[in-house]
Amino acid sequence: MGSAEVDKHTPPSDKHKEKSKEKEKKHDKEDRKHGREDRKQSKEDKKMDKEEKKKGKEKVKDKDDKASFFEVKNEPLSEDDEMPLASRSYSQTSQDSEDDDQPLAFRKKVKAEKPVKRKAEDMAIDDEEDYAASKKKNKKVKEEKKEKPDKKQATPNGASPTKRVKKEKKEEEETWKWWEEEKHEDGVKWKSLEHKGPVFATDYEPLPGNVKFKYNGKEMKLSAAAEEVGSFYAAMLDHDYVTKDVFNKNFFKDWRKFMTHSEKEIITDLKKCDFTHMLTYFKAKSEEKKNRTKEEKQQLKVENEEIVKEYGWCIIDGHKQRIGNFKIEPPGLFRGRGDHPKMGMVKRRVMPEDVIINCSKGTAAKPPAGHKWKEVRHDNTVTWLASWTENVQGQVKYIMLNSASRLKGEKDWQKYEIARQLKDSVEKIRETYKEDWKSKEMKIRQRSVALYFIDKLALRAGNEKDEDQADTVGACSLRVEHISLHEQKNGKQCVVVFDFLGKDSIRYYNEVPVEKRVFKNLQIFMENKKPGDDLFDRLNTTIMNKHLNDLMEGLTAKVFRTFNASNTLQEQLDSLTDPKSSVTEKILAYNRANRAVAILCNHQRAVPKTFAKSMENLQKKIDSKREAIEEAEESYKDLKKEAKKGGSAAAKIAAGKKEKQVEKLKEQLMKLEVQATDREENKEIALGTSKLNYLDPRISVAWCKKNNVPIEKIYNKTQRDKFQWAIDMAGPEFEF
DNA sequence: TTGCGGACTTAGGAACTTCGTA
DNA sequence: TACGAAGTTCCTAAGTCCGCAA
Repeated sequence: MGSAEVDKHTPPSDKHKEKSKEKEKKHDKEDRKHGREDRKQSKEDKKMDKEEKKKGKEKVKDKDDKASFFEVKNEPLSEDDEMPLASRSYSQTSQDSEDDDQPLAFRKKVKAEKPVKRKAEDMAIDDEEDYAASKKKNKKVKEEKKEKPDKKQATPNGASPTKRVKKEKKEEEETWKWWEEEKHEDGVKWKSLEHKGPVFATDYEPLPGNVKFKYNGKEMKLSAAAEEVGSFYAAMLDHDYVTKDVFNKNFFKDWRKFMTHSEKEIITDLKKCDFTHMLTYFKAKSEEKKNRTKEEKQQLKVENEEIVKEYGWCIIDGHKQRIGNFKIEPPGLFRGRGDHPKMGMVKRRVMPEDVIINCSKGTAAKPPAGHKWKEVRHDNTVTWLASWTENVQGQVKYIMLNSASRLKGEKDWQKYEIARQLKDSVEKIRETYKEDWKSKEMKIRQRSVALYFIDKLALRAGNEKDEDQADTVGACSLRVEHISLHEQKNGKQCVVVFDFLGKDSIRYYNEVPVEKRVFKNLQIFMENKKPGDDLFDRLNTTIMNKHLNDLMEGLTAKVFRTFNASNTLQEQLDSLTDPKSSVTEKILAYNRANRAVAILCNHQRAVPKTFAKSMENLQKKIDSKREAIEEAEESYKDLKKEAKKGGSAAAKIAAGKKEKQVEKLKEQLMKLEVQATDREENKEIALGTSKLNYLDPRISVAWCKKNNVPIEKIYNKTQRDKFQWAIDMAGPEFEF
């Protein structure tokens, strides 16, 4: 393909395509070389085959019978398969049957402006019918419950009947055993859904007259709109964000859109803006808030509870369920993470006219007075109750149910079931991708190496990203600059050093010894590429997931993370738990197992600001506890002597008491030491994410039951609510 | 067939609440 | 009772993945 032709498709301003063009030329060379390289490689492969066979005959023993399970497609390898796309006619693009093997960079796009679209849906089943059906079912469930009175519900304390009814009602909400009920048919998420709509952000309250904004040293009264947006910035003055150029630039550009004509003429430079008075005012207000009296705080709490009572719940299929986020996001400045090109842009106020309500027919909540909903929809194939499109990134935002709800719980349960299924197939899948390391097709080799990373390192899939998002990557989108290869490093061979930013721009750094064949493949993938080029130029997540789904129904890249996380927890718990140890020690073992998973999944957190100080305090406590033990032991010795000398009964009692005190102090010291170890090991690791999203709760529940550890020690109230299904169904014998 | 957008899960930090100790 | 630390909840950005329209 001539470059002139490329130019036709490549506006000079388009960075991606520019990059692609370079890649294209490079691939041309590269792939011609790959042709040679592949031949060279087959020799190399044979050599490695021999080595492998020597090393682990028993490992491959059952390979033959497994091979049929996940058959590698025996595609005839046409010359074109290995031919760089760049050397084919580019204009045919998608029509090209060989497009599969095209360096995928060509397909990258810069997001086009979204047209306003609307699905006309009306899929909800007739309300009356639904309600009748679901009520009938619920009645049955309730009756069953009546027969088996809950121990907790017995109120010997003589609670008033209304109180008791309330409590019973609450119990019922908490114990809807949806996991014992029949599932909805495929695609149907609910039969009836009723809610009060979202809560909107409070209106802007203009600043008091004495709070001044200054421009170029002079006081200036801002229009309401300009003041509101300016105050978003003022409130963030102490934050790291305002030290970033992109943030300031984006804010200022957007802020000007809210200014009057004359304000625009005057305010032309952000550096000349003085928001400090505004910030002082906000700080004083928040201080005021902190210093409210007990009564005021109580009053506020009651008011909030009222709001939750009215808007925080919905009735779905006849059951009352908590809504996760019933408040519409308030306006403010966009806080993109990492180097997000849109940070600082104004997130505008969402109005009822922006909001789509989803519910059963005839049950739509009224919009706030004087307003209309954008639309009322009755789509029971989705789980959201309301949605709107946010202005900064054009994404749809949703109001959805709480994680303790059936809708979320059922999905969660299903997720872990698929992960358990993978456990049964993973060995065969591993064999398959190891075979694929030798494939003649570059695309298959790349896929198999990427899958190896996903499996071994629990990397995320790595979807392609637009230019207007932070530059982060996952397995499929790794670039050459993100890895370095070392034949030898720290006494280990074939080491790959990963260094890239993953989700939320969290750094992933890992030095990993890999199999020789992977190492060789990586060398090939990197040949003649620039640091900014895709490592796997013939791969994306769609290709990967398509392949995975062929290997096992429902399998996607994400499942490996869930599987590896849960499997690690199970293994770690099995090896770290000493049945004879104390509950405190068992919990330390659990946290260590949890930590192993968090490390695997790279769940990091910033070191808490107060960490050093709190460690220091803890150390002081430990020291003084040691001193106390020494003293107690001394006096115990004396008392024992006295008692032995033929002391009084009182002396003997005193000695006995002291002995117990020493024991108690020692136990307290042990707890403090365990706490210190735990805290130190946890400094930069976030345990919550894996606990909430990756660890099959049945493993934890079974472990608690088996080891007599109260579940409250592992899961707090919210977590117990979320995992109620697992707590109910998993016995001590459960194995992931 | 594929690019795109919608739906949903996963994520870390901020804000708020509770707990423990002096 | 006050204060700081720890624990919990809230918030919303940033991922994954799938289905549908062009």
